Amino acid sequence: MKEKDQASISISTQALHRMPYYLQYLKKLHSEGVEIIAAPAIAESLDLNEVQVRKDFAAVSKTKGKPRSGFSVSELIENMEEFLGYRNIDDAVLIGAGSLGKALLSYKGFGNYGLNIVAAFDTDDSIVGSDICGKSVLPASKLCDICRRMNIHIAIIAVPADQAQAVCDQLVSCGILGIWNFAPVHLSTPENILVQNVNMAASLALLSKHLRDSFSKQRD
Amino acid sequence: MKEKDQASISISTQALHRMPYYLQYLKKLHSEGVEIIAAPAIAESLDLNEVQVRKDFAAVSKTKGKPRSGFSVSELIENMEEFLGYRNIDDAVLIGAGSLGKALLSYKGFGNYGLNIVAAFDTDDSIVGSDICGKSVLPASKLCDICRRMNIHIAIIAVPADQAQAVCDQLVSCGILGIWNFAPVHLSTPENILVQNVNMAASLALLSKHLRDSFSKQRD
DNA sequence: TAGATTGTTAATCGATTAACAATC
DNA sequence: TAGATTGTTAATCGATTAACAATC
Repeated sequence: MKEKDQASISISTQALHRMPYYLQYLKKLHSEGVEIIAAPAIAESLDLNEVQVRKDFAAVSKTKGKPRSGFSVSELIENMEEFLGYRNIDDAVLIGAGSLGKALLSYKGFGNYGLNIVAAFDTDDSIVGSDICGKSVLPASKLCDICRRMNIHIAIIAVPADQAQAVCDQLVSCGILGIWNFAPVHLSTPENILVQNVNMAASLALLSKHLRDSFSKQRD
Repeated sequence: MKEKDQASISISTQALHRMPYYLQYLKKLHSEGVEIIAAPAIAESLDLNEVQVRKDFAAVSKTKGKPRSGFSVSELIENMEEFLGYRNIDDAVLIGAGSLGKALLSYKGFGNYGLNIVAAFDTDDSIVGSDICGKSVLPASKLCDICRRMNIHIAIIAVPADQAQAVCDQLVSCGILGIWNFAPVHLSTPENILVQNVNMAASLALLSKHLRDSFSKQRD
């Protein structure tokens, strides 16, 4: 209805998912001292279409490319990080400090993506009170209190499937708005809650299916 | 050119990714004793479109639904598992037994998806020779030997970014055809090699971006 | 200048949703 | 039978790719 402002130039979901890969690659170039890069070169390196690369850049970057030379690597990085929100930190809580939970806690890279896991929560008394990579494991009873007090809106569910819905309901009641769900169940939530499901086993299984299919195709 | 056989009824990438979720839900229904389910009910439960559900089922299932009642839960499960290849086991190797590698090794669920991690490989002498959840951690020098002897075609890369390409090259030379890559770098491979990239931090960051965006939208 | 690269408009491709006849 | 559900064809929506004028 009103004229388009910067934020409303829509970007496709798929393009959004490509951004972290661009960023990864651009940072590598930057560390190697490359200052200017052309879309066709990036497309070649990342196995993408060059027009797609240019369109993706146009969607997130305020600074334009220069005909004959290309884009400024550092400006692209800056614009992309700004766009993706890597420049201001979001806090999150983790529920379930099993092996997956531990792996997530010990992952050092979240900071680069503007994320910080504040603490983990678990019901197992044998690990409650301990520290994992500098993050404390707190009793589940403190979950709501912490979320509210620290104004946290993102939670990671890494509990067994049969506990996930109950944890989810509790999180919603504590003001959590976005949930990264590793439990293999569909969570029922109010409309305004964002749930992103991750199923590692399924993702690996799809790779193996692709492989089998392309194999049998070759035999035709 | 020739008439379409069963295998060539193409299925969309997106539909393929929905399959594990259907399967998850159908199995839950099955365990609760539900024998017949209608597409609209599934769509409602999983927040999907009912026509989409029917189309997805048609793409993978030999048995049709019955007007007025719906689909047989157990037949759907059977057909889907068959289609996804969960009924014959694929072996895989894991490279890098750090915290992520350990979490993957300790995950018990891969078997349900037709997958088996045969062994882990690492260069760190302090963990080589140990066992993690019943899987041995072997020295990297044995990688090629094992892959060839056991005829393994799938590998999981869970090593630091700066080692990933070297590991990848080695894997390709050992006959690996599909790679599940957790290292935050783009891997260069020959055309016939399938690489599936997983970037956990990026995926969480996108959730947080969505959240911020939908928040600022509400304020308009 | 000539030529490589840019940004944008149009065409194509793919996936979802709507419409509707067929069925139990 | 009436009505809910099915499967399929057509319409819509969204994303990618091709074509091309503008630029340095």
